[in-house]
Amino acid sequence: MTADPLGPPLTRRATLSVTLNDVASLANVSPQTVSRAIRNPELVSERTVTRVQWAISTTGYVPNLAASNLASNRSKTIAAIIPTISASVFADALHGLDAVLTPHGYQLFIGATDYSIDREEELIRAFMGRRPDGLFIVGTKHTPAATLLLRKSRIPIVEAWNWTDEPIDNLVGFSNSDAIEAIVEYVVSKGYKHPTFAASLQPGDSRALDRQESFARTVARLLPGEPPRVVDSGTGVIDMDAGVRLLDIALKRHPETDVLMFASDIFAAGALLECRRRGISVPGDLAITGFGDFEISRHLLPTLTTVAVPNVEIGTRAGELLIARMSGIGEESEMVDLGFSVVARESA
Amino acid sequence: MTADPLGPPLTRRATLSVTLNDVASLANVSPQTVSRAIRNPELVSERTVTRVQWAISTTGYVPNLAASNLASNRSKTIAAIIPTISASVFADALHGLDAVLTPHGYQLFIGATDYSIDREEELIRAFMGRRPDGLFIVGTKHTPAATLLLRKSRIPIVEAWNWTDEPIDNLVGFSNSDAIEAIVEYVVSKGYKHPTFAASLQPGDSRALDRQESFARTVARLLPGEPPRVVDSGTGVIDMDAGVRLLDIALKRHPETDVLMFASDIFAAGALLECRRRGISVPGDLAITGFGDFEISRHLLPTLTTVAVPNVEIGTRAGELLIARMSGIGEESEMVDLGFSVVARESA
DNA sequence: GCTCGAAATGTTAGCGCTACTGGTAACGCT
DNA sequence: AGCGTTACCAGTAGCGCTAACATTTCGAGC
Repeated sequence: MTADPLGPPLTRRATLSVTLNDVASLANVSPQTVSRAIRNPELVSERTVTRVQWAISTTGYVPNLAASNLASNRSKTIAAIIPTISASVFADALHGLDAVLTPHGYQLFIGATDYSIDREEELIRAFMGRRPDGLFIVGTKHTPAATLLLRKSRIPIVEAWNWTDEPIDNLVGFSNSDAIEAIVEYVVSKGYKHPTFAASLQPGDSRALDRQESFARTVARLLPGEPPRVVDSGTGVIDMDAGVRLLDIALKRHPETDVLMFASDIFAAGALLECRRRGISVPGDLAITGFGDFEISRHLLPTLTTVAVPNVEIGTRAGELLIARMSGIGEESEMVDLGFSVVARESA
Repeated sequence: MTADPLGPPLTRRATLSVTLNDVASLANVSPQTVSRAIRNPELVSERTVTRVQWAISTTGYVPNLAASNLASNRSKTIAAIIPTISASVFADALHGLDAVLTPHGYQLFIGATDYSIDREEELIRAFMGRRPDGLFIVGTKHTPAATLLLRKSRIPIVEAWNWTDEPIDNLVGFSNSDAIEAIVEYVVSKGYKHPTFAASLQPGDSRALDRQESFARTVARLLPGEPPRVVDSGTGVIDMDAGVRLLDIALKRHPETDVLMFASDIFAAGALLECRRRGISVPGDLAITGFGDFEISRHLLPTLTTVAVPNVEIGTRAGELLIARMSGIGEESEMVDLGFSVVARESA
């Protein structure tokens, strides 16, 4: 028996949900017209748009963007790759990015590398499978394979935060080295002679490395003969506990320190509060500086001298660049230096 | 002339990128075998897998997940809807969620509602178009239309943070009202008689409202005759400046206050630092409590009495629930109460 | 009424992938 | 030899949508 007595073969399992065709037949128009009524209503007569909208709401239709993506080759999606979600600086940047993209109908895919460029490469690979229309990525140091993937991708890319002279495409950021240089210059101008830099260097965090090297260079230039004192908690964790630990190490190893310069306000805040607890007067016995100008810094007692960095603006500028490129307005890669500013307060 | 002298009509613009078919013909197997070699290598002979992998890397093939999604009706995507990205509590939860999902190959779509349930509905609608395999959403209060969309979605959903007796599907959180009740009980047990609650109530933030109502109930129960003093900065912004403002209002309007109970550690930290600046002794002149047990709270001087809340764990538990449901293990909706704990420190 | 061009709508053919079905080679068993 | 079983692979038919082209409708102008 080759004939099939059981009727037509089972079709594959469909999604069971309302499709464009259902809407079209209810509205008595072609599927194409429904598609147009949704995406370019100005091309469709008002009467038809109304009828289609009625059909959409009575059926509860929700367009399947995967199908749209496949057919149109545009995903209305932006991939964002950051070191970690739970660091406020990156969260702020994402917030800025999201605020710019949302009105244009773009949605954000977010991935965290945990400061590993290998993990970053994996993420890029996975994200490319979703065919984003644009990509935002923190940092300019990638694996060779990742760089290649990005170059070949033919989508607009914004590298953010770090400065470099050879971005893959667009760049939005500021110079970490210049920022450190500026605050070292500031403390030296205030008469401090024995600065110590305190950071938590984690393999892969090139921004932290930049800052440390810049510190050494600037000290060598401004305070000849002075050794470039650096303390490092080594774990890569950025929290107040680490700040306390760094304070301990610095006091023990470099008791001559007159200004302790932290690579993050978080460290500085932890250390400053600990100083008060121990009765170390700030800036009398020891001056302290931070980096980032977090909100806490202007509330601390004494208020914290630090460097303000344009977190949110990095996100918004990046978003604007992406939007411009995706709508075909800008063609050229841009490099945007958003700068920084030394915020002189009481702690140094 | 109806015949076309220009040769075959232009075909639609293809993606120009390497497809499964290219890989298949290079490896001399069928497209289906390539697909299997990627997703279920154990079904394919070792020799073939090797050949396919070679073909993939020489062509630089990156699978198009939109096509995969369309064909398989699974997106390997989770939608996460939170009030705002730049609040550390939600960032922590996302971090936990991401950590659980990544190893299973799921990617996170993130959207911020800015505490508006109308914006939330829009977001849900937009996200449903991507056909996520699961959804994580902060809060249990939604618009009727949003609730309907979620119920009809036929994907596992986790509502988080708030407690409710009627979740849409799964629930992971703790009771805000119980937490406030507990810390009010704590301060009353410590002998304080005139508590004032300080919050920043923003329309739509039902969690804040829960806390405030719970405060009033508990005061009425434990301190009969005592009015439920509440101050509200009204802006909805949660930062240290707002904490200072709340302190001002409370001191002016309710000078009899002996313990000022803030709805967030952020407020409490701002107020506590301001007290020291003004020479108000804490807890001598005024006791202070917070909510959230942020890192700063144990570093402040005096350390802050507060309520610890399981931010990261909310994310991880939600992720585990989603994974279980998506792999078809669990069928039942679950309600997970992660609890909280009063952290007694020096400030009250 | 007729022509003509613009506006509105319809038709066709995929986008790149996977579910499903079925086929073939290799091997063991009676 | 004949049969069934297992392991592997190929062919086919879409998933739901949109690009590209084709066709119809309609109003303006003569």
